[in-house]
Formats: sequence, C-alpha cells, structure tokens
Amino acid sequence: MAQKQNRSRYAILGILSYRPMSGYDVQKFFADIAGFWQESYGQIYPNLRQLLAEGLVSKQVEEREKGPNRHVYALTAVGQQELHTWLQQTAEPLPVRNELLLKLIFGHEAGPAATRRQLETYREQITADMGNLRIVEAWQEAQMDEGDPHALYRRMAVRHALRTNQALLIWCDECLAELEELVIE
Amino acid sequence: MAQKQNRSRYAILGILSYRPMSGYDVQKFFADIAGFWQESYGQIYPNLRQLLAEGLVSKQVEEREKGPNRHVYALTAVGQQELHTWLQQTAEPLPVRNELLLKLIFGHEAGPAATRRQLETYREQITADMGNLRIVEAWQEAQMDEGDPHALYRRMAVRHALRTNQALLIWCDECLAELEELVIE
DNA sequence: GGAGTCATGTAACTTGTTACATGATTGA
DNA sequence: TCAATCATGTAACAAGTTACATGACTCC
Repeated sequence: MAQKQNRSRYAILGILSYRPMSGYDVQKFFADIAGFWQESYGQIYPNLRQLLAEGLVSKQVEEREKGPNRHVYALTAVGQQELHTWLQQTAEPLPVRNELLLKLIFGHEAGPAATRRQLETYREQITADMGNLRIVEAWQEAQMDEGDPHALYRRMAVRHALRTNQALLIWCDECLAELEELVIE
Repeated sequence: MAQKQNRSRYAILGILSYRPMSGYDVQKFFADIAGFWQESYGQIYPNLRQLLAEGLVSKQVEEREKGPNRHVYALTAVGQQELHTWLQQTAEPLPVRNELLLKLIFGHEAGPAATRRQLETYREQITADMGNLRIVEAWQEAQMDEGDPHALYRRMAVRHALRTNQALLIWCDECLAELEELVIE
C-alpha cells in the first residue's frame, strides 16, 4: 500500500548509470539537459547519503588542494539492479497543475485584455524555449556522432518538448484569434 | 522576498467567481474539468477556512434534513479584488518533472524492449485521454450555446491538451521508429 | 447487498524548494 | 572589482496527497 515515490532517488541512480558523479554534477546535469527535470541540492545530498547507507552507490573522495573535496558516487551492482526494476515499471502520468490554464479559465473575470497578455507572454516563453531546445538538440546530435549511446534517448526527450511547443504556438494563435472575435462582436 | 505561492488559494477564489460553491463542489469541479488541475480536500477545507478568516469569502450553511449540511462559500468584494490582482500577474512556467522522459533518457540502461513498452503505454494513455477530451470539448460547446460566458475559456484549456496530445502521438511514432532502426542495425 | 455519491473534515506523511553557511578560483 | 563557477551541506518551510473518521442515501 505504501506508495513510496521519491523520484529524486531514481533520477540520481539513473544518472549515475551514465558515469560516476558528484552531487554538484548531478544538479548541473539536470539543469543543462533541457527543462523536463530538475534536482535541488536539498534533495540530492540527503538522497546520496541514504543511497550510500543502503549500498546502492559507493563513494570515493577526490582530494583537491583548493576548495572542498569532490565526493564522487558510483552505482553499485545492487544499485543497478534497483534502477533496472524501476525502469521496467510503467511511468505513471503525474498530475499536472498548469497555472496558465488555471488563469485562462477565469478569463471572463480577468477580462480579454489580461487574457490576451497572458497568452502573448506564454507565446514568447515558448518561442524562447524552442531556441534553447534547438541548441540542445544539435548538441545531442554531436554527442551521438561521438558515439554516446545515451544521446539518442536524450534527443528524444528534447524532441518531446519541441513537438509540444510547436503545437502550442498554433494553439496560442488559435486562442488569440478567438479572443479578437470576442472583442469585435 | 517571501514567495508565497499557494495556488490552491487562487484556484478556489477563481472557481468561486463562477458561482458560490461548497468544498465538495470545488473538488468535483476540478476533477471534472479535464486534468490540467486538481484539488484535494486536504487543501480545500483548510484554505476555505483561512479565506473566510481573511474575509475573502463568506459562508452560508444550507440546512439539510439528511446528511451533513452544505457549507456554501461565496466570493466577497475583497476576495474578488485579490483574485483580480492575481489574474493580472503573468503565469510563471512551473518546473516540470516528467517521469516518462526521465525513464527515457536511461533507455540505454533499460534496453530497447523496455523503452518501447514505455512509449507504447504512453501512446495508449494519450489516445484514451483524447477520447475524454473530445467529450469534454463537446460539453463545453454545449455550455457556450447555453450562454455560459466561461465555457469559451474552458474550451481553450481543453484544446491545449488536445493539441499537445496530437503532437505527442506523432512524437511517439517517431521515437518508436527510431528504436526499430536501433534494433535492426 | 454492494457500489457509488453526497458531504464534512483532520492528521500524518512525502516531497520538494529556498535560503543560508562557507570559501576558493577564474575570467571579464 | 564583480559575477560566475566550483563544491559541500543543512534547516526551515511550503505545498500537497493519502488515508482515515463519520454517516446517510440512491441506484443497480
């Protein structure tokens, strides 16, 4: 019955399957990857400690003359097993809470001008996001050429966002047109 | 500095701008609306009490012979003002954590068969979802015809999901094709 | 008779973020 | 000189879900 989720735990195990990393590296990896996942230090460090205690990861301290030492964590065989088990389970659709849509359905209360502004801002955000995504996509393709076996999958993730954004630009225009009609009538 | 979010608070204020409702009604409204927002009783009841204490909503008890009384809450002028202020502020893109994509980028570790299974399940979920969305869309259109001024906006929200899902079906096929190639080579 | 709906509400828990503390190095 | 990056970690908080308690009515 007890539904322990703790997705951070598996995100960390997963990324350590790429290669051994420090907590700092883990944070950076997700920050760079393109927006569909993030981890904060407040999750990463306690989770790494926990994973170490459970024997799912091992730790090696890299001595450095300057600044704090790097604590590099690697997946153990047990950790890999746990990761595998999790990967076989169907990803369940997480409950979404979309604030833009929430504001949108109160559009009658907000007024058409405010609603139009929301949509236009959203449109700009999406456009900007797509610029970044195309850069990341190209970067993943470069990694593929270099023989990184993970890059193909990361490119899929990037394209998920690209496809979605593409569709949402059309949606924005559709909505803006509908609002125009409302104002004219 | 203090970044109080509490989106439940505004979700509740917003929905009370449609019409006075009980906590039970609020939950049901979001459950019915089509998946881009939900509220649990654990959020609704304490928030309603808080909003009442702050004078943003008023409460009226409907006596009923059988079962518990209905506590019906209505937006006050102050509450409407607070809602307005919130509606004018740009909706910030919430940080997403997409579990499917997380599993996907560990596809090399999971193996092509497991990855294919994930994508196929996702595809089925989306297809099923679109069926529901089309029903909700039709329902919103019926409400529009009946003169509900909010229905146009709710239809926009539904179409947001329809457009997204449409794009993601194409994305799924694209990914599945790419996986096929991987296996063949 | 059993499932579902109506209807209130709370307590325990999980999950996650933000801000802070600390401090050196590097590059514009 | 100022911002960014490297690097560890914790404490306080916010947000939200789930499960429970309670109980009647209605429809199949």
